[in-house]
Amino acid sequence: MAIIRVALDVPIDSLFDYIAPDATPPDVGSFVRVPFGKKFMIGIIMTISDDAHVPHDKLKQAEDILRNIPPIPPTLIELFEFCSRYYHYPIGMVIMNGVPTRLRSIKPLPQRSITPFLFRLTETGHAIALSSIPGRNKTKHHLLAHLKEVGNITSKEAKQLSPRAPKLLQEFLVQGWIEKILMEPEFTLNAPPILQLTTEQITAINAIQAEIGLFNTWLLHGITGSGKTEVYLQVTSMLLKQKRQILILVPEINLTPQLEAIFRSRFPATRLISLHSKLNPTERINGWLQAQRGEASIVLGTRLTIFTPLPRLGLIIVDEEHDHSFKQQDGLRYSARDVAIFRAKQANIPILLGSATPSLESYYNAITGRYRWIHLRTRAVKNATLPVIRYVNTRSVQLKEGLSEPLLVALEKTLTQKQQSMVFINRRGYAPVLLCKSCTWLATCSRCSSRLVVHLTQKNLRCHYCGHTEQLPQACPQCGDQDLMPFGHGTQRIEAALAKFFPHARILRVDRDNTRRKEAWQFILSAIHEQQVDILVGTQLLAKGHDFPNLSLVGVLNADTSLYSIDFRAEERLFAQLIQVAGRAGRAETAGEVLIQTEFPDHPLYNALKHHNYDAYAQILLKEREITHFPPYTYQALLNAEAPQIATALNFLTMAIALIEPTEQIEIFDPVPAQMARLKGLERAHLLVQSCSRKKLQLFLSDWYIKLSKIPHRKVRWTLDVDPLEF
DNA sequence: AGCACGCCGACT
DNA sequence: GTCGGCGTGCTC
Repeated sequence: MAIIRVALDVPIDSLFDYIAPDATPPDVGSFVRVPFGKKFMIGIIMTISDDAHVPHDKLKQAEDILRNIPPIPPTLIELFEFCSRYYHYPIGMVIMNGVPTRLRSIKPLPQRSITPFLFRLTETGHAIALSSIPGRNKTKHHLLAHLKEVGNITSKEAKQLSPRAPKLLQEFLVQGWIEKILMEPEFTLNAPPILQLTTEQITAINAIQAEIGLFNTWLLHGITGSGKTEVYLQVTSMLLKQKRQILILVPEINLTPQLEAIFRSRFPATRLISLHSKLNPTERINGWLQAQRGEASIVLGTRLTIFTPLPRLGLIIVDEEHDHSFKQQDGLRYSARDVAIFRAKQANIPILLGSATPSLESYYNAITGRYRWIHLRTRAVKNATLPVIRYVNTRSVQLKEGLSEPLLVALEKTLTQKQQSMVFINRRGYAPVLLCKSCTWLATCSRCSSRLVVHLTQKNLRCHYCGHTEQLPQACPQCGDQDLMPFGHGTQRIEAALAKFFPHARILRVDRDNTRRKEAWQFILSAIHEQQVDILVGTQLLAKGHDFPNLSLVGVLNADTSLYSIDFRAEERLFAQLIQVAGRAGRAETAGEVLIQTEFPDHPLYNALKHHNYDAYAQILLKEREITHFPPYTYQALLNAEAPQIATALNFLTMAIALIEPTEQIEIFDPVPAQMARLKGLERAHLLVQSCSRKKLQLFLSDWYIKLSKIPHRKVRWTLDVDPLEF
């Protein structure tokens, strides 16, 4: 009797055995409906065998193997297994995390594919006499007549002919009268490149082309405007010609429409689908199925897209590879970029990691030869020069509402020249602190160890960590004094200040608070492009990847906060961010200027930034990391614990340490409260483990994970975070 | 994760 | 006496 082992979406790192009399080897990877406890669940068949791992009296019978859903291909199962092993997360939860939600529910699938097919009459079909179809069967008669006349019919045409026609086509297909052809793009129709390629781009493309069928991680390290996208397009074109699929990962949803538009216009005849969190379940499942059946040739999306089944996968592109959004911060804490590298290796195909500011991990791999390094140092846009970067020392200059005189002068000048400016401040809201002048009370969140941010647009106080909102108090809740003062600056306050200084300027604020709605971002972008805006005020949303052709001045406020941070990656992040922001200025013919307000104009970071020298600063940071034994010189894992009481969490971590036998090359740090010690009403602490050997660390974690699973939880929720980015 | 079983306090 | 609190343990 056949026993199937099923992966289920439960936090238990094991598979569950069921009796399935009708299961056969091709059912591996299939979705299956099984009884579990009191209810039914959808799972994935991992293996089929003759014997169970549990006593037979425990076995239940699987209810239904869902053969109408295509099974998950073996290579994708392998990818899931790798994630489960590497991130120490239950296999069932890994799989269910990676599969569209609709497939997890019991609801039936949308039956008809929305992608067009061509049905062509076969020899067998030709041989069928039209007179053999009874005249009363009108549609069938019509359909065959059409096929005999034209030779083929598209699924769309058939549907127009009669609503019954698609079903008849299936019938014809079974009888071998017709064959189903995917309407493959005519590759020759693709528009030729518009730009003249730079020598660097040509060298890059040739290098990749020479090894197009092999696994290689290419770090495409190109300054803003150097034409990385053109390299993506050229390599994509090569693989499309080989009828391979291309997977493109972007860090966040706002960047999908832009890249999507570029790829669509370059490959107008190629089917491209875009997968991101704003799709509804039906749209997502349709996209997933098109990718799965090999109908979509280009699949573009955010991190979850890395788990899309792609039978003809030939290339992976990870754009802005340094971006932290590729790392999931809850549940399965995977890095889509790292999983992508595994997937490329597994499929023996090239992967392109593109960035103007590579992560130090990738940069290190490039300079040590593990990755192939392609450096694009010149701008592809004709005459475009890099912006001039100037610093305003805020220790020696008086600020007016957070803005310095030189910045105000520059803004004025840009306004009169009818050019656009951007003021970048990475802090939303009006003011980050609300404080009482007479008793030192300040507004804090009741559930988090954070300060509440003043939002004047909605007249409330908000916690940016848990979302808690409360009314803006009229008086100090502690002493009753009415003199409450907003302290510090956020986007809203800067917006207000600019409106005061430049009453005739058209000012637009861009932050998460006003880009929530689906269409908001498109609206803002078109407003900017149509020059309906003079001054943009915004957070890092503005820094990422967008092209603002008329922007010539960028002002940066409050950048210093990350300079002397406890997070060892904060500087790297700030540097990347500033390079990105600076890259916004003067992309077209106008030379740009960047003005940065800082207390530390002599900091090495600012020095390197001034000369647009990523490499120099990366070398400095790498040296520091080497001395302090931090990544990329070591590999880390973080054991997080959260509990109602901090002592409970710390206790758990102490117990976790007690489980460890002294292991060579594994360094265990002391348990410490997290940066945000209290979050959403829970106290959090963590424990860092690191090793100079990834393999040793993995072996250790596997063993530790099993032991951790066995100790009683007692109000503690814990998670392992492999290669953590945030602490 | 759900869900049931189970053993202790304050209630119609 | 019971209703319900959430601690513990199991799910093929």
